[in-house]
Amino acid sequence: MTEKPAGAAEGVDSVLAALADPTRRRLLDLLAAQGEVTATTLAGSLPVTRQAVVKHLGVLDAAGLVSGTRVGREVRYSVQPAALGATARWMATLAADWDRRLATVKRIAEAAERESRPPETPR
Amino acid sequence: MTEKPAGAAEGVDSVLAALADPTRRRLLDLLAAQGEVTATTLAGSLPVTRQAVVKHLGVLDAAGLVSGTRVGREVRYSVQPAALGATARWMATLAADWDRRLATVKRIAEAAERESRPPETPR
DNA sequence: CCCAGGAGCAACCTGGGAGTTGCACTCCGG
DNA sequence: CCGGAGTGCAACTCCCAGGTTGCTCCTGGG
Repeated sequence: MTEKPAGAAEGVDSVLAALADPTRRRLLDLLAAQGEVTATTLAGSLPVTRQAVVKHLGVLDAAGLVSGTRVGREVRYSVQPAALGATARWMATLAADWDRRLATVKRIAEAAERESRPPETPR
Repeated sequence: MTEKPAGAAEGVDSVLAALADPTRRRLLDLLAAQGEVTATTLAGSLPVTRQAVVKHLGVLDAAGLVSGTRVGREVRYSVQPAALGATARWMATLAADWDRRLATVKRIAEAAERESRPPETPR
C-alpha cells in the first residue's frame, strides 16, 4: 500500500501547494503563535479580507495543516503539526535519495574516466 | 553566512514555490534518476515542450535545486540536494515548534478549566 | 565552408488561484 | 422576540504562472 517506489505520499502535494503561498504561511505562523483563533480575528492581523482568510483556511484544512472547531457561533482554528512533519520526513528522504544517486553516478563517472585514459601519463 | 537562527532561510520560499508544481517535481524525479541530462532529453519524457522544461529548470535553478553545466553545444542539468535538505530541516524545525506551542497551550487550557469549576461537585 | 541539431529569446495565449463584494443564515444576549 | 455579531455561500474581477509558437544564434562535424 505504502510502497510506492517513487513519490509516495499522497498528501504531500497538497501540503506543498498549501505552503507555497506566502499569505498561508503567515496564517500558519499566526495560528501557531496564538493557539485557537477565529478567521475573523486572523483577518484583523492580515492585509486581506476575512473571506480570503476563510478560503486559505479551507486549503490548509484540506492539506491537513489546520483544523477548525465550532464553539458556539464561532469557529476556532488551530494548527496541526502531523501533516507538516510527514512532509518534512518525505522531503528529507528524497534529499537522501538524491544524495545516494549522485554518489553512485559520480563513482561510475570516475571509473569510466579512469578506464578511458590509459595512454595519458599524468606524471 | 547561511546561518539565520530561526524562521531563517531566504531560499525556503523559493524552494517551496518550486516544489509546488507537479511538472517540476516530475522533472526533479527524472533528473535524480538519470543523473546529467539536457533539457531536450527531459522534454522527451514529459508531455510538454522543451521551452516549458527550460523555464521550469530556470525556476529550479533559481531555487538552488538543480544546476546546469555547459558541455559543448549542450547543457547538462543535475540535481542539487543541498537546498532540499535545508528546506526539509527548516520544515522539521517548524513542525517541532508547533508541537511545543500546542503542548503549552493545552497545559494552560487544562489548568484554566480546572480553575473555573470549583462550584461543581462531581463526587 | 556549409549545414544540421541544440540552446536561447521574445511575444503571445489561457486557466486557475487570490482577493473582493454582497447577501443569506445562525446563534447569543437583552 | 428582536437586533447585532459572526459565519457560510456564490458570483465576479484581476493577475500571473504555465504553456505554446516562431524565430535567431551557436557550435560541432563532415
